[in-house]
Amino acid sequence: MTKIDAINDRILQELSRDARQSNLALAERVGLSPSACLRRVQELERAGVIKGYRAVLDGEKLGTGFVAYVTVGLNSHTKATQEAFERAISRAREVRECHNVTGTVEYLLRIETFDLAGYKHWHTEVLGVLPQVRSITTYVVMGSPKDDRA
Amino acid sequence: MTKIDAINDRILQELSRDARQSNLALAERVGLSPSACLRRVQELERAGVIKGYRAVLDGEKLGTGFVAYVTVGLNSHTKATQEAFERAISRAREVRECHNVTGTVEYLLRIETFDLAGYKHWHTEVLGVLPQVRSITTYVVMGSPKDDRA
DNA sequence: GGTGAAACGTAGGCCGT
DNA sequence: ACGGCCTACGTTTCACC
Repeated sequence: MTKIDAINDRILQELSRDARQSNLALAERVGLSPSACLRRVQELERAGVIKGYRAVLDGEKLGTGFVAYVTVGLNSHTKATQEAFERAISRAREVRECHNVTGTVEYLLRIETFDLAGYKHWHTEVLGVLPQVRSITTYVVMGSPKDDRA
Repeated sequence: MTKIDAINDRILQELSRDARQSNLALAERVGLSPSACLRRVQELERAGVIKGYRAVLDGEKLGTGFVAYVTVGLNSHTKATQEAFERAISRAREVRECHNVTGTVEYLLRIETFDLAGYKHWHTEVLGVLPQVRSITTYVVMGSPKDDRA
């Protein structure tokens, strides 16, 4: 397992902020020579600490202006029921995240669609037809005062 | 506003998948010369369609093995109350996302800590002391069968 | 949108600590 | 085992077509 010392911590912090900065700039920021810095980055990638690099897009400029979180309760807690639900949900493009949680419901989903009509369609035509679903509660996102992933 | 034609769509799709692939590889994938491709990427950045580039880290390898979603209800819906709450929440490192939602509660938060003890500390010492908070419901994440951001 | 060439960055061998 | 130096190679970037 790769050791996360102070320098690796700074590297990860910097790459989380801007994954496309050059290795030269990164090396200077963390106080290392370029080659030493590159070796550390490669080791972090190899070890799986860095899982990848992604562009962050502005959903509002791209037709995913509607965001909602939806809690879903199932009518059975068997493995088969959960797997069937997860399979169905994986196929839906609108579902960006699906978390299996403890509490009064089994799942918390993040849904992104073009608008409310798009959400309604997903809600009734996709989620509504799944036989495993017992309860649905929608929380429409009006704003995100803090979002470290955006 | 920048037009999202078929090629820009492919560019965004590719950069979402791997933000660090070379412009040469990207150009070939979208069927453009490197210079034309670079101009499009730069324009997408300038227009704010691409908001930035981030490394995706493996939380389990880094001491944020505990993830929970928390719904928070406030005891007043005034602007001042909301702003005070949002200011307090912004300062907390454990809060990775804060969404203002419709429904029976006002906020949905994503919390990441080292372990359950770390969560308990945040729950009682940070969230518990805010005077604006009326209700708290915790949904501990046991797994994420789908997470497009990870 | 494509071409070409200069500027720049990457990546890996090598040596010192 | 880890960091710094050097250099060949690849990539980015931009003026020009």
